[in-house]
Amino acid sequence: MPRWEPGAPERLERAALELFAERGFEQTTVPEIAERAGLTTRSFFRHFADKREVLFRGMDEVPDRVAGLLRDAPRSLSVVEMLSWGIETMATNFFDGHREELRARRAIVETDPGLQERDLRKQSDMAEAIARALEEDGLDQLSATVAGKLAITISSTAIAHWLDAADDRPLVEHVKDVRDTATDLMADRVQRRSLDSEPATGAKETGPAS
Amino acid sequence: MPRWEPGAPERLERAALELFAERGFEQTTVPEIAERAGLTTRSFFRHFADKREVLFRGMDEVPDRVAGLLRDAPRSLSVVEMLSWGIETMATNFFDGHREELRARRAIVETDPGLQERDLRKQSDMAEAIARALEEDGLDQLSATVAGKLAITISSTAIAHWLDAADDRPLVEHVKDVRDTATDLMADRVQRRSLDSEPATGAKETGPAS
DNA sequence: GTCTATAGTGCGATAGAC
DNA sequence: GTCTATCGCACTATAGAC
Repeated sequence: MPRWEPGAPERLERAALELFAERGFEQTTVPEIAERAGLTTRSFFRHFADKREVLFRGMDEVPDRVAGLLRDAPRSLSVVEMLSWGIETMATNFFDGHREELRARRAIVETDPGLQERDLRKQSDMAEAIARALEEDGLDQLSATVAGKLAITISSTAIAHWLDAADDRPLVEHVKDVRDTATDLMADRVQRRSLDSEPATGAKETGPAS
Repeated sequence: MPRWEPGAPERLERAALELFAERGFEQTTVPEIAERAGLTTRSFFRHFADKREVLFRGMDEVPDRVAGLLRDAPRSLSVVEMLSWGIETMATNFFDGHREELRARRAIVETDPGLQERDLRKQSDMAEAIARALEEDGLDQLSATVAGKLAITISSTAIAHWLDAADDRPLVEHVKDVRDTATDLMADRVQRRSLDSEPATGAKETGPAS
């Protein structure tokens, strides 16, 4: 029989999410979170490097897992195919079915600039991990770096639209929209002033539901 | 005759840069910065929202200025052309000739995760400003968002390589390299395992010097 | 300009699991 | 005995309130 209740990080996260939702991120103190979780302030900081990290529990492993995923990808795929494959795998394994939790989490993140910064760093770390995996795969350093950032641009934009959407289009559909949009842009197929004529080209953010 | 020496923000920035270089960012306290600048701690926080901001002095205006720049761009340009034009304008007006200062600043930013987060937020704000300018220009919201992020991906990657480079290739050349790399990637022209055959395609990070 | 709350760190003590 | 997770306390610096 353990001396303490197990699952301290989970309890701290739960308590923090509740309190942040009740009175806001900066109106909540770490001692309050710790108390609700049945722990002390000192223990909070043993599990989380700082107050912000409690909103990103478990996300530290994600970059490595994604990198591993990419290393296991079929070797015949092009870079775009492989990244699309990786994003779709992430979408079905980590995002589908958790839209409400993710919305709640994002609602909190949006209230605080410091949390947004932390979120951006997680995205940047992910881009780096992807880039390193591609480099190990033989891609030159510049292409790998750009590909990592493009992958994050596409997936984060798709996730944002998926969370905003009123309908139930799956995340993967949003990913396709954003990838097409990026492709058209980089291929220089998008003219400005699309109000004057046709809506430019390719993807719109609210395409036909399928 | 002024009651105090003018240019308080500049003096604070200078003092901070000196101290950060001497003993590191986190080993330097705000009172120390203020003292070297001949001011009080309170005055430091009247000019800078927090300790990190002193490394980004004057960058708050940049997004608006860039957005204005884009609104003045020739209306005949495509989105990519306009963004390239904007990035080139920024390169010549804000970056060329300041490489050593920028290197020193970046060296400090790289030592501290908090500073990196702040840097990422500045980039994100810039992407948002570009997106809004493009939207005002009639581009749909999704394309504008993606275009803003692509512009930041290209310019920030180019700046990083420009700062790393041992030679004196102008920033604009690096921008071209990165843009070509991104174009090739999104056009799906990049195969993996380029070690086995030719170095994939298009741009390399160290192309011929002109 | 002073005063204070809160974040975050360092260190020693504790006690169950093994 | 060692390892690990906790507590508790003292302490500093940031940042905001007054």
